Amino acid sequence: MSEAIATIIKQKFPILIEPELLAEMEKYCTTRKLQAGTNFIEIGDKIIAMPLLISGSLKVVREDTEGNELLLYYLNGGETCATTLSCCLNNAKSEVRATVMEDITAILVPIACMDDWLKKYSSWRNFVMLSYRMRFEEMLQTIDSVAFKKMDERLEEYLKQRSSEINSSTIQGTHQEIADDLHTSREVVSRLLKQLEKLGRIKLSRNKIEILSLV
DNA sequence: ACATTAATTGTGT
DNA sequence: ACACAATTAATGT
Repeated sequence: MSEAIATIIKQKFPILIEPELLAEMEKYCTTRKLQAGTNFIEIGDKIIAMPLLISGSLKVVREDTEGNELLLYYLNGGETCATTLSCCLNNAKSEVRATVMEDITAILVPIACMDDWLKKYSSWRNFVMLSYRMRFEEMLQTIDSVAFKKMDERLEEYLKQRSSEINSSTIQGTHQEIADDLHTSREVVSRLLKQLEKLGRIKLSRNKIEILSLV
């Protein structure tokens, strides 16, 4: 039924190279599938494994005391969740919620393997560090954008980022969802999108935005 | 094919 | 931010 884990890893996480590592993954890791709309990780969950996302997408959010969601980032195939990684390394409970946006397949690395592999395999170390670094830099960008940019610029950045993440110029979803991600009102998003459409830079239709020429 | 309805999007205040 | 209009997609007949 299911393909060998090592084969999938080679395709989606080519950074992991030691044959011994792949053999151990084959032995200890499991695969997991979840369908859109379900929660992969809930706030407060005890982390027992670290997910390597093969396909599909996840939305990772934090929640404030009033229950408002704050978007941290989207996760796509070939990526892993840096926040969960950090939880794994100090045996903590999850700080975040991860909701499945598109049906996912993930490989689960048991938390018990983490320490061991960090010692034994340099490519695993590199992978972990790289995941951290990339996510950290992305978050710095987000902070910049929240602090210094107006909503129209933030929206453009958001669109660009989403499209490059999923490798497609078409973004699925409603204006309301975008507004939630950006913490603004749906009307503001609709109006700004309309402006961009008038400029010929995007094309709007229901539940769908096509990006034509964002710089 | 048509009518009905619900969800999404557009716009004026 | 709110209220309402217009449009679109989905569904039943």
